[in-house]
Amino acid sequence: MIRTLLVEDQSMVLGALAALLDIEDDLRVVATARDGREALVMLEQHPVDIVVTDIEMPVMTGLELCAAIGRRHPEIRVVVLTTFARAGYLQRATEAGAHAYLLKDAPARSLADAIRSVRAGHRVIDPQLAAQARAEPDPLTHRERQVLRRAETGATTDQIAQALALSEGTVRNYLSSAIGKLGARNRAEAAGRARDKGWL
Amino acid sequence: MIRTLLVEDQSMVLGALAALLDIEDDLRVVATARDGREALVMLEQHPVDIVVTDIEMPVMTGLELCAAIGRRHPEIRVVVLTTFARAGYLQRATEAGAHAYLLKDAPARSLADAIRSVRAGHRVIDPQLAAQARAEPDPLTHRERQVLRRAETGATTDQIAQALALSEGTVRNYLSSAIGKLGARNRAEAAGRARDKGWL
DNA sequence: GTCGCGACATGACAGCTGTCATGGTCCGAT
DNA sequence: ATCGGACCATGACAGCTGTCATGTCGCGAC
Repeated sequence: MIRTLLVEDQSMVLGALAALLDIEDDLRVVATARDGREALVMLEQHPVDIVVTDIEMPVMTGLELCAAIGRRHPEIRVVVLTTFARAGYLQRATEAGAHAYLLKDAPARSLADAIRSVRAGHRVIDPQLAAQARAEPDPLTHRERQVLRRAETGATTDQIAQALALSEGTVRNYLSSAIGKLGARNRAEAAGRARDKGWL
Repeated sequence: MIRTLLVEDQSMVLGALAALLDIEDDLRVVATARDGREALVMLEQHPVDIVVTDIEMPVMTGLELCAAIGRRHPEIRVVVLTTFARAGYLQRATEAGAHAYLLKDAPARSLADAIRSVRAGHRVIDPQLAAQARAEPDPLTHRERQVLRRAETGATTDQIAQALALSEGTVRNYLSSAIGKLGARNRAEAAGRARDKGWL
């Protein structure tokens, strides 16, 4: 019996995924959580073999949870289940120690299959996405990412400068560099491309 | 036995929702579809009482599907199931003839409950979201929405002008007007606010 | 010790953005 | 017939954006 913790911030999707897995004879959803922090609490209370987690959640993201599990419960394996086929997310999931990276776009039965594979010691990662992640590493520096993230929301260069304790000219330099690296024509386009690739 | 068609572009979520509903004795998922167009084909082949549909799907959105069902199958009732608590989406769902507007953030069992309520002739819409939709109608004109949508992707005013067969000055006027209506400081912020409210 | 990169900064300049004033046309409501 | 709003346009101007040159500092690799 593979004991599984499900982590997903949308209650209905969480309940539905639990219903999907409960159909399987050899799998049992022993607990659920709506964010990474709640998940860590559940792990203190329930013996678990596999954690299935979404990425984008409030309080604590799935990737932060994955890293924390790697530190505190190295015997537990993590399946990341997300909407986004983004190489950058896969890079970060892999770095965080994930054993599988699954898309919600995959057939329903692939979730149970992936859980069994991971339990048996395999990694489950789409080879095409893995190749893309290798072919195109994140070109942004830490600061470029930070200023681009704020620019994406419409913050002006002056606002970004104040928020990050930088001069306005420095912010413009970072933005200009990021725009160039992404082959964009302005900050909006650059942010869109970075987000699409999971670099933001 | 309430016969239900499920429409959702993510296969795994589709399968999970089907598993969730199949637990109920009085509900049956008679077909599934991954976009609006496929759904209409299913409706020609299966007698259905209720359609449960996501909004954001390729090929044909859930709202377009809803409008088409209202025209072609007025006896079928539509439950919109979405991630977004956006008053603008609710407005458009209501205009398209939806009988329920549910969030994926609601408890899992509320989906079956909503299907039963709608089957019994009731509407299921969060009163708070409904009030918000009434209190804050979409302030954007059609053209303002069009130029803002393109600006959101990083298109320059010149590009938008060419794409929409307008002069650049006209585009700037529309953008400026939209920015003012949304109380934003630039196009990026305006687009973010409009999108958050479901007006884009 | 040297080199390269990231981080940070200043300054200059061209071009884009956003605002504003002004004005015309079309169409539906009154 | 009149009015108001949406749509469309031109022009002027202030300020923001993006590029580029130049430079310093810290740090890790060699």
